[in-house]
Amino acid sequence: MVTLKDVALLAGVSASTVSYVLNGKKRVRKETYDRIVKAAKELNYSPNRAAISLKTDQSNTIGVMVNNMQDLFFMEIIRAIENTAYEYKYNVIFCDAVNSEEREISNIRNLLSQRIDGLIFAGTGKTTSVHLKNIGIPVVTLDRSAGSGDVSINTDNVSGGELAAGFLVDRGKTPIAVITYSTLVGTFFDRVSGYRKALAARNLPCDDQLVVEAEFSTHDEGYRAAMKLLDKGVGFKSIFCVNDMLAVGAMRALVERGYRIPEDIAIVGYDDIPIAKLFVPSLTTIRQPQYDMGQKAVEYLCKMIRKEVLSEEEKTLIIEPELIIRETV
Amino acid sequence: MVTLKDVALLAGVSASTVSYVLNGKKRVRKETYDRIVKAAKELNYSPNRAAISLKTDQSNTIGVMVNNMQDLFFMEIIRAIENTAYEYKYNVIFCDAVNSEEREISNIRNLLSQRIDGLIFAGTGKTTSVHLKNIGIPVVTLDRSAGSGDVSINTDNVSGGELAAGFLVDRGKTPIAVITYSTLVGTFFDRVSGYRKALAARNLPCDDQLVVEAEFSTHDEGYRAAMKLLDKGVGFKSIFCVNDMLAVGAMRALVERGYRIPEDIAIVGYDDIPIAKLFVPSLTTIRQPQYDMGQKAVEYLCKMIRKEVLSEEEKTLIIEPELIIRETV
DNA sequence: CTGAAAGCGCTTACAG
DNA sequence: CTGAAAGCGCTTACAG
Repeated sequence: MVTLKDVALLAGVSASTVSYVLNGKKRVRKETYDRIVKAAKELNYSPNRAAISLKTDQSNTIGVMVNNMQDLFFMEIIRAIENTAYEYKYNVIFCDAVNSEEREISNIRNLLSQRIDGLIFAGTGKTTSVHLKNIGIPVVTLDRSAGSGDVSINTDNVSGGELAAGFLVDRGKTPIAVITYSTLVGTFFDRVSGYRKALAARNLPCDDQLVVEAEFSTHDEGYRAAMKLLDKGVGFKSIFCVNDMLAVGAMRALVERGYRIPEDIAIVGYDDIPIAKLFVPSLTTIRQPQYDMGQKAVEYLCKMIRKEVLSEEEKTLIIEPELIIRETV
Repeated sequence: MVTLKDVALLAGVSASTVSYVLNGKKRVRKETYDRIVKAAKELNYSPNRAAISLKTDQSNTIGVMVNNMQDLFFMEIIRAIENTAYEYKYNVIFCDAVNSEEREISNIRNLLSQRIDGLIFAGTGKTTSVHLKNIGIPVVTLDRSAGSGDVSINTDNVSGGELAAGFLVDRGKTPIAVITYSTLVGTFFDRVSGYRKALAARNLPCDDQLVVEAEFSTHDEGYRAAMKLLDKGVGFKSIFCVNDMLAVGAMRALVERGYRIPEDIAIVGYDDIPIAKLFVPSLTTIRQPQYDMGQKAVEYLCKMIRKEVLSEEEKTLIIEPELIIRETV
C-alpha cells in the first residue's frame, strides 16, 4: 500500500508537509502544493484510516444497533442513516440484535472495540440500557425510551395508541383486538396503554382476552398471532397492531381465513412502513416518519460528537404521530 | 481509554505478555495468566482495533456495496451478510450506491481507505467493474456479472427469464409485457434475453412496444412503468417484471386501474423477496435464494481473505432459478 | 516462561 | 514555508 512517505519521496518533501497539504492544514508554496497533489494522484494514495484513527483517537465511524433487520421499519431507518452519514462523511457499522440481548451486548462490546465515535440505539430495549450507561461515547436512542441523560427520538406512543383505538371506536369497529410485541419494551407498552386509555375515555370495557403478544416483530409472527386470536373464538371487529410488520402478517391470515378487510375485520397498524400503501387493501396506520427520524439521529449524534450543545427540545424529541387513513378501516 | 499498558501495570507484567495471553499465542504460568485476565476484566479492557489493524494490516472488516437499499432483495442480502459476518467475527460496512456510479466510486474509495479485507459487490453494475480491477483485495460479486478473475454468485438469469415467460405462455397469458430495469446491467439484460428466447422457441412474436424500462428498481417505478404500459393502449394479458419490487408496484397500478389479477392481467416477478408471499394475491415469481446467496458471499470472501483456494464451481457459482407458483398467474 | 524493542502509518507541537 | 521527532496502542521476532 502507498503511504504518506511514498508520496513525500516522490514529491521531494517531508511526510509532514504532505500531511499538512492533503489535510489543508497549512499553506505551502504553490509549487510545492502542486508537486504533492500530483504525486498523491500519481500513486493513487489513499490514507490509512487505522493510522489516523489511532493517532487522532477518532474513528469517523458511528455504530447503529437495531433490534431486527427483518422489520421494514428498521430497514427504512437504516437506509436513512446510511444516506445521512454519507453526507456527513461518517462510516457506519450496523448491528442486528436479532431480538437477543446477549447478541446485543456482544455487539456493543465489539463496537466499542472499534472505537466508534457515537452510537444510534434502536435495539431490544429491554434491559440493555444498563450496558449503555457510562459507555463513554454519545448515544442517541431511537424509538426506544432512553436512560436518563441520553438523547432520544420518539413519537408519542401513548397518543399514537389512543389515536388508533379512538379511530376504530369512532368507526364502530368494536370490540378491538390488539396484537402487540413485547410490552417489556416501553415503546409497545405505551402504545397499548394508549389503546386502553382511549377505551376508558369512552367507557368501553377492555378485554384482556383480546390482547395477544407476538414473540418477534415479523410478519410471520403477526400471521400466527392473528390465527391465535381467530382460534380463540372471541368476537372482535378490528385489530390494532402495534407495528406494521405484525399488521401485514395479520392481514394475510384474515384473508386466508376468508374474512374481508375492512368489512368483516378492520386493521390499524403503526409505523407506516414503505410498503404499507402498496398492499391491497392499503394499510391504515399511525405514521412514524422513519426517514426523518434516522436523519435526525445522525444529525444529533454528529452534534454531540462535535461537542455542540443540543436544545432541550432536541434532547428528548417527541414527534406527534399521525393517523394515515387508507383502506383497511 | 484503557490500554494494554494499563493492564500490564496492574498485573505487574510487560505489555507483550498481556498481548500474548489475551490472544492466546503463548503459554504462560497459570498464576501469571490469572493475574492478567483478572486485571483485564477489572479494567474492562477493550483492545483498540485501530492499533491492531495498523500493526497487522488487517481490518477484520468487509465492505458491502449494494445498488439500492430500498429494494427488498438487497435488504435481505444485507441481513444475510450481517448475520453471517457476525458468526465469522467480521465487521461489515454497508454502502448504498443509490443507483449512482459516482456515489459508488466515491464509496469504494472510502472503503479502500478503511483497508477493508474484502468486498462484496452488488452495486450499479454498469461500468464500475473497471474500478474494481486491481483493487488489491478479494472481491465477490453478487447478482452481477463479474470481471474476469473475480468470484461471482448469480442465478442463471437467462433461464430465469425463460422460465417466467414460458410459464406465462403455457398458461395462455400472451401477449406478455415486460417491465425491466436498465438492460445496461447484464443481470437484467439476461432476464429479458431469456424472455425473448422463450417466445422465439414457441414461434411467438416479440413486440418491443411491450417492453418498458424503469429508471430505478423501486415500487414507485414499477407503478409508473405499469401505468405507462397501460396508457400505450396495447393489449397484453400478463407482465413479466424483472424483479419483485417492480412487480409489487405494478400490481398496485393494475388494481387502481380496475384490473383483476390474475384474471385480466397476470404477473410474474423475479427474486421472491420476503414479502412476495404476503401480498394479496401473492406473487408468482422466480426465486433467487437471497439469504443463501448472502451467506455464501461471506463464506467465499472469508476463504479468499484466508488465501484458501476456491473450487472452479465456487468461483462462478450459478444457481438454478426456481419458479414459485402463487396467485398472480 | 517473560520482556525490551522496533515498527505499523499517520498527526502535530515545536523549532528553524 | 518546511522538516525532524515523538507518540497513538498494538504485535511479534528476538533474546535471555
